[in-house]
Amino acid sequence: MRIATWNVNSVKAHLDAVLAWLKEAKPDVVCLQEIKCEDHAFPAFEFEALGYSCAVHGQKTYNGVALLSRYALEDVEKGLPGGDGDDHARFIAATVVGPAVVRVASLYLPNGNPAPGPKYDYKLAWMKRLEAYARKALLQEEAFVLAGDFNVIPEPRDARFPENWTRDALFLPQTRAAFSALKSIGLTDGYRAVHPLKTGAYSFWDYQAGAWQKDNGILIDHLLLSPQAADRLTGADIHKHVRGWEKPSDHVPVMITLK
DNA sequence: ATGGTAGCGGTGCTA
Repeated sequence: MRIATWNVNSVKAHLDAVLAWLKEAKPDVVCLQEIKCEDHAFPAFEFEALGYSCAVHGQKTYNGVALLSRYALEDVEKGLPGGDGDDHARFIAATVVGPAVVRVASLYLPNGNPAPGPKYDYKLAWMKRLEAYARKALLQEEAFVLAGDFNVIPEPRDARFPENWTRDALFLPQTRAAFSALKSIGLTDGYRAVHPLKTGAYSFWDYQAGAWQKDNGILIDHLLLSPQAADRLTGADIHKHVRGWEKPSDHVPVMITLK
């Protein structure tokens, strides 16, 4: 079973690229972020025509997450628990009932810039909430995957120019520590488990200043696996070529394979 | 320190 995550930076603006990639890569489950539309405006018909079911947690203009699946999506959960007034659409989870059963979450973790400040406080609080969610989920002892744009550069090797990011919310020590703490409760980074020594692997290149042409990228789109999911992990790949397509998202898909 | 680009929506915010 192939499970991918992709921040599409508006599902409507980049629909052609999304559909082309689905036909090419044939993922079974896709976690989308930054769909930037409300539920009623989500192009479900186009995805259903390719054989996907959809679960959508959208909002106007900003954020918005969704799940696409070739198999049935059950027990859809919208919003990360513990919000208390948090109205950003950044989290959706559902159980994929296919040849194997796996619960999948599509998440769009807050960017957090500028740091320090209220946006950074929100990011760190959101990471705490995600850790609490994951701790609870681990008690089920079932396969699950937390996939999305984490807006975290975990290590210096995950940036082409790490020195450019030292004061950025994506790379601050507190951010990296929170991500490390999240993994340490018992989650496996899917891409890193398959490619432990790889360098120069990125999932995002800014539109500005020719970042793509210079390969000035960062790896911020991740898939974290429960032990039961990690036991089934057989592959992981970054679909870098998609960034070179016409009118691309600034992120590319990252996909894992579970047996 | 600034500006570089993109999407949304029709101005400035978010990234």
